[in-house]
Amino acid sequence: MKNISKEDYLRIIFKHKNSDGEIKPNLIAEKLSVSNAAVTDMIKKLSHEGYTNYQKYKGISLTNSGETYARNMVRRHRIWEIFLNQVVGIPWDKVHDEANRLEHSSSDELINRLDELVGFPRYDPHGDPIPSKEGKMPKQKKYIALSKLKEGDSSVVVRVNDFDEKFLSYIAGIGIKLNETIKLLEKRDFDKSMLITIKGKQWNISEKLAENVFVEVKK
Amino acid sequence: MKNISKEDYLRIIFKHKNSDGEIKPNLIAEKLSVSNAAVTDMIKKLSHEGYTNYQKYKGISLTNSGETYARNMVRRHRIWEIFLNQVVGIPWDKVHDEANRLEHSSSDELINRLDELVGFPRYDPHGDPIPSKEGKMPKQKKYIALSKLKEGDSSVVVRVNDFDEKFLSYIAGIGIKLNETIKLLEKRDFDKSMLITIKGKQWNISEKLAENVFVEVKK
DNA sequence: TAAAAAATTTAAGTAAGCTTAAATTTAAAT
DNA sequence: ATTTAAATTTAAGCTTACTTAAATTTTTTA
Repeated sequence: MKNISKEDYLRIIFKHKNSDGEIKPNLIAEKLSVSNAAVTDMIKKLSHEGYTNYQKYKGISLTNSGETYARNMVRRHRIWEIFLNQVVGIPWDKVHDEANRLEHSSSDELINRLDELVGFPRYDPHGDPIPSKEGKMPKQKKYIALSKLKEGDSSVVVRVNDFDEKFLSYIAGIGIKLNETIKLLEKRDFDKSMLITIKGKQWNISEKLAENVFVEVKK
Repeated sequence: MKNISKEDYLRIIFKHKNSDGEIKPNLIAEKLSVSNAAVTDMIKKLSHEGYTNYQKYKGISLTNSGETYARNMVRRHRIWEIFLNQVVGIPWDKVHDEANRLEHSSSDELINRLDELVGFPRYDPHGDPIPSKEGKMPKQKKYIALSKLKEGDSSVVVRVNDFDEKFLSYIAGIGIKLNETIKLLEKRDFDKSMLITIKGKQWNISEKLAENVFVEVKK
């Protein structure tokens, strides 16, 4: 049996809420791999404890207190990621799962110390912003999905989605990483697959892949 | 509500079993701060899963499989301690509780990598031996409790008990640490308290304290 | 806009890891 | 060798975080 904790729910809500600050139970269930019923249950508890706003059949949102807690979980997660990558030397595509466990098992003092050790970075190894100790979010650079590039465009990788380690391993394998240059050679209309160049090598990538890599277009 | 896990039980059994490899439920309950009933319950489960040997009202012991698992938990715990101390810079008297949580949340690969980073040390910051990846236990140096010293003896600290952070903070405060020299000036018969010298300073310590610090007598 | 599909909630039930209280067994003390 | 005390086990019950199945509500589609 799984044992996803309240902290996981809060972090996932924070990460996937829409521009109105709301999220549907369905999405939480999917992200945490639990049933919808489990989500309903947990959201009731979180609301009771003042971390979420909830009305039956309506969207879920974080209260101020929930937002603060969740942001801190995001901080813990991303600081572990960058620490594991930079100090411990774990490849950037392998840090997510480890961080997922460690984030629940460390004191704020430890997190702050790790933050200091890596020099208070503003982004984690996937390009996601790291909230400061005071809860301030660094501005995310402007980016578009790789799938939105036009033929002939050159771009620089700014962020990648970290939802799946298999995906990360694959893109790491073809040389995609932060700050790497990607050029779009061809795009096929029938399946939206693309031919790209990375470090002089050409690769065919699917639309799905391209939707999860984010770039800044070079002028 | 607490949630001590099977891994905690195994580590505690390993650490506190007597020379016959046995431990009483009572001691486990005390070390984990749970009721005796909880221990009975858990030992039944562990025995069912093949980690412990158990017969009602008799001592508890680890099976081979339990021993291996437990030794690995000890390894995880002690490697986290030494890593937190040496790389992260947390004082040696403050690493125990943090390690207590982290030990359950890290993969063996991570632990092995941390081990490598700190140079495969053989002892943790309290002087306890760290099992190798292959499960080999470094020999513990010969030592006696500080309380067993004779007046006039000079000694070097080899190990301290890490059962209580308050205790560790206190002894750290008076300058006790691994490899530090301690000289016994006086011992009072009526309460077994002692007057000692550390780095030229004199301190009065209780018998209880002296029983939890272990030293090698200097010739 | 009515029917079908999807999402959400409720209900009932499970497993883990505890608790206290009572019953039983073992160990200690007279 | 009894009696008393301590340790251990059993019993009953609690909370957390799940599950599946059924009921309800919302959304989509024809």
